[in-house]
Amino acid sequence: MSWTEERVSVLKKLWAEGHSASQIAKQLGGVTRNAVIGKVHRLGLSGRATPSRPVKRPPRLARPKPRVMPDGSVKQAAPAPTTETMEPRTAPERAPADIMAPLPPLQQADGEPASILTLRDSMCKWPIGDPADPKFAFCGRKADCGPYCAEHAKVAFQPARKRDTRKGEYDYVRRIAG
DNA sequence: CCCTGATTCGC
DNA sequence: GCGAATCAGG
Repeated sequence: MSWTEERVSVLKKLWAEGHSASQIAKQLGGVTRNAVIGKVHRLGLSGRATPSRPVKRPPRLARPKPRVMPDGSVKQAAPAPTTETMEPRTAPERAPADIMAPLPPLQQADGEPASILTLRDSMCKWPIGDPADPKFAFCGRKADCGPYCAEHAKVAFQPARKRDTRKGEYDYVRRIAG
């Protein structure tokens, strides 16, 4: 995708409304949040009303890590001749009471069927429905110790054989735990 | 771990 | 100009 005037105007609007870069990226589609942030900076409209995060950092120097190029070659970053020209910072320290930070939209909670876009690592990835179906979704409940929730884990990981020692284990636990 | 924006730099 | 990789932080 490219930054058409249409998409740029949407970006500007959503950014002005206080949406995060990732949210804007999802809404636009075809771009990552990095792309959105990059475009925001290029447009010069970064730095919204900072709610409570001054985020003052000294400028980072050259990236020290080597980079892997698409053809497989590895490039090392230049040693960066330590040109530390630190300018004396004078913080604006402005906090107008009439500028209110917009509330961030609610994130999707766990426990509801998740689409491929909203499915997170901590969610149960048990498929629900036909993958070809537009309504296809994943379980989305809390996944514990694996890719599935406790319920679906039982179905996914069938025990190889029946265990006939349950009563014995139960009695053992009774004896130990009281 | 989830998220946020900021920055650098090869393309 | 673009955006992935990375950083720094909540």
